[in-house]
Amino acid sequence: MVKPTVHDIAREAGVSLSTVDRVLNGRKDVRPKNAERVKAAVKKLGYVRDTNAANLAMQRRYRFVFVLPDGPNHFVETIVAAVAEASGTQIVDRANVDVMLVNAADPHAVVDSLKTLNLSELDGVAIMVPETPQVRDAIAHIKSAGIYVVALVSDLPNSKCHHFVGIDNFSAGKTVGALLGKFLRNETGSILVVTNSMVARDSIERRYGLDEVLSQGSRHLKTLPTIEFYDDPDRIHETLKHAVSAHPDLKAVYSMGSGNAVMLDALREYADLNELVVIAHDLTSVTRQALLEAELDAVIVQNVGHLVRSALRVLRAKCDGADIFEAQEQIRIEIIMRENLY
Amino acid sequence: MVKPTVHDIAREAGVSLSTVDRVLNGRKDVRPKNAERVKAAVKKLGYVRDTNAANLAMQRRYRFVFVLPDGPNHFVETIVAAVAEASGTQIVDRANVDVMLVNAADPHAVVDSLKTLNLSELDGVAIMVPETPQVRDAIAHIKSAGIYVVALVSDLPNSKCHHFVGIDNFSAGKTVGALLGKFLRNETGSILVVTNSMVARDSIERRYGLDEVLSQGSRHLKTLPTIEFYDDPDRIHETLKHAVSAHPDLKAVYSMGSGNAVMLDALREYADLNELVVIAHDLTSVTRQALLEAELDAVIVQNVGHLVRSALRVLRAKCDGADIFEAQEQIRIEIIMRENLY
DNA sequence: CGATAACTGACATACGTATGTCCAGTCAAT
DNA sequence: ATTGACTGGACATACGTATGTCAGTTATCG
Repeated sequence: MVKPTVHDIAREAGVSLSTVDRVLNGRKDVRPKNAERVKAAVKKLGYVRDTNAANLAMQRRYRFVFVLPDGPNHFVETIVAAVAEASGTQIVDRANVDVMLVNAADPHAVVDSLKTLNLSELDGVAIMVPETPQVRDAIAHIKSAGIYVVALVSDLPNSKCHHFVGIDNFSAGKTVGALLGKFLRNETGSILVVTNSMVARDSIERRYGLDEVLSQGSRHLKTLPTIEFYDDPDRIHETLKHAVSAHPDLKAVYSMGSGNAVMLDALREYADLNELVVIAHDLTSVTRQALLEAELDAVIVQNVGHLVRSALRVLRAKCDGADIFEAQEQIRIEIIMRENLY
Repeated sequence: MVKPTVHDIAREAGVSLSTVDRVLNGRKDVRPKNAERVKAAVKKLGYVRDTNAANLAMQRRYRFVFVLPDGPNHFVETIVAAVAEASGTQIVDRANVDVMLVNAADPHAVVDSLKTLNLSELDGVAIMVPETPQVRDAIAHIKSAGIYVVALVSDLPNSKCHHFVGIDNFSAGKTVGALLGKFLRNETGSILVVTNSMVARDSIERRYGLDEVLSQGSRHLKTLPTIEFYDDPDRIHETLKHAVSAHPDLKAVYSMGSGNAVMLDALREYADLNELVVIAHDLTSVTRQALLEAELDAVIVQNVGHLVRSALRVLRAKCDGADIFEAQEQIRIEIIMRENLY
């Protein structure tokens, strides 16, 4: 009934504690026959290492770093805040968690920053940058030092990270498509799709998802080509002004990325936000306010607290060689309106 | 930099380890003056007890019980499954978690069941039953035995539980109202509201929320009086048949409670599910299937895995005298459509 | 066969906390 | 001055694991 200990294993296997320890911790100087007996005993008794006791004995500390894009990004700010909030709670028990901001727009700058990580004093990294060949190589280097790497928010499929923590952006796009289809169920018109840049995987995937749903179920709605902002306020104003006047049948705007503050400014100026259906991503001070003002109809959210805690739990599990409780680590695509805002 | 231990406290306070222990664990035989010095040292050094080490020393086991309504309820089944799934993970580390099913419809049966709990071998209870005076008294009795009690899914405001784990049902109702308003933004008609019973707090609160939003923002939509099913299939069929024919302008159905399987059967028979907007609560095999078939437009979900883990974490924190990480324990009102189904 | 290498076990110490025993000191009341 | 109640300290043991030392036992090879 009670959990077996190493002592039980030793007794069951008919060997000494030392031998059990040698097997369990992959040390040498143990005969294959005895190793087998220990493994069999472990399996038979269902032994699982008491990580707490082990950590206590080793005075273990986990050292994790979040690598996040620098710059005026409200979403990243919320992540940083979530990391800070998680610190001092049970989550970061026995862990030092740092945040490193990198210039994500410049692959070389990213790599240079990653090189400053002291790999000998690190257990895990949660990384949120666009994947480039340089970044991929840098990650391979980090991994080769025995450090666990999880991709955060946008996946790094070619970097073979140990885990991805974030939402499925294709499904997120589909969700927006479905929402727009239902919000505009009997209406005809066009939908403006904007983002900062289509080089980020998230935006590409979201756009695919959107089109897939709308092209199937909502033929009466026409999605316009994606407009890219490149973080340029003037450009935002200019392109939106043009788009609004060029499409008098405009019914909705879908903002796939950041830059919502300026975008909303422009829309207030050139269109009627009460008539337009507007959907954006990520809960920030800007989108929160816009929801309350009913300027945004819905926001697609990945809970940043969950994101951060999940990354930390996953890194920890990897370090402990434990397995991951998938159901808990699944980041959900939340639809937030004014009424279920939190 | 490193966490202070009891030894540091003893040194700082100029007393022995024994005295520190006496103060920390509220034992007697310690002069107020010394107690003060210890407390001051604790505060000065920022000492926090290492729960893991303490649990190890005490060979502590937490014993928790989930008290859930019996009967053919798909939602409860998902909770039971979530409890089972959480078992064997880090969450239930050092904890025994049991499930007790009670006949929630009968307050006396509930109380009788609660009386069978062995209070001397219990640390915490998560309870999901309607609040009645009898239940309230039974909970008071449990609490007086030093056992922590959290309300699950529906709050027990008069029982003064140590915590409530669940969504704000008033906001959930408002969310549905907002969704219906947006789904039917330019349409006029009536909305059918159904539930199993309006004695459950959840349904009452959801209905209030719904009406508040619709009466303010969507005057063109008329909400009909709530129909109660009382778990009676025949009644469901009969009342729905009548409602559909009596309201040719019926545009939407909002199912606030359980019994969705039979309800959908009836609607298939008497109405056109493709034309009707239908929103229900809770992700079960039934609602999941109906979402995939596009018979349901949206489901309002409280993630049961989160619910269960949250209850366990909260109970544990209470037992440890630790404080609760509110951001993590906030159960979100999720809007699930076919596209963001998980 | 003997030397050497590979293996094994007994034992000790440590991590931070809980808890018990035992002894010594303090202080007021007798 | 003695008693006894109260207070405090020193010390030991334990929880489950990690890790080191050291002596002793096998196996292997020339």
